[in-house]
Amino acid sequence: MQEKVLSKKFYEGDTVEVARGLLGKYLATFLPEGVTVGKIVETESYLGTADPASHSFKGPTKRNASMFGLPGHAYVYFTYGMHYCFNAVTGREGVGEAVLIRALEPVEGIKLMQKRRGMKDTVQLCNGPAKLTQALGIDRQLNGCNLTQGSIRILQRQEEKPEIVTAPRIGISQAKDLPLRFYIRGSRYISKP
DNA sequence: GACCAGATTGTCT
DNA sequence: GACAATCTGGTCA
Repeated sequence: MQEKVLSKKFYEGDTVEVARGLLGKYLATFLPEGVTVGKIVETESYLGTADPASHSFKGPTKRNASMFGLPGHAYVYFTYGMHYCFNAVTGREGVGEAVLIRALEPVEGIKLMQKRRGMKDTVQLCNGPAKLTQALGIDRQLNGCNLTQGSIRILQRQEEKPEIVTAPRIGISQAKDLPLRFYIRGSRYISKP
């Protein structure tokens, strides 16, 4: 299957466009334990200091530093005392915009995902932001890693034009009505219909 | 199937 | 000291 890594240029576009463009692409991790790949079926945009729901709203801090870094890098953060979430930094350096990957359809390395998650059901493996990081073995060590050449990469495998549904974001208390969540219509692997 | 509580810790006020 | 871009497992129907 033809396969190419998304270029840095892809991430430098408008954050909403990148969020939509990431649907149907493949998120892959290359770790000592093995390779895992999942098709991206759900994303959310987080804008910079103009978005009250974004970690970057109040400006740069130690925690969100990589969100203000170079586009095409990973922003991995820890929350609720036990969960990691994965974002791709977008836009331009310093604006603090990123796309949260909310759900994947497992494609390769499913056995390894099942082992990491401790369950068999492939639908439950990656249908949530903290689930997919666990399934792919993403943790804080991978914060700030380069998505075009590091242990995490996002790949394009074929031209796909998925039908995209726009909806309000999930799990936040600020600006929750903004339509910045995107998912592929009809996928069984999204976190919420 | 829907709703609710508990887990657990880094980070900011 | 409060809270968080969540998940899981329980109860009740």
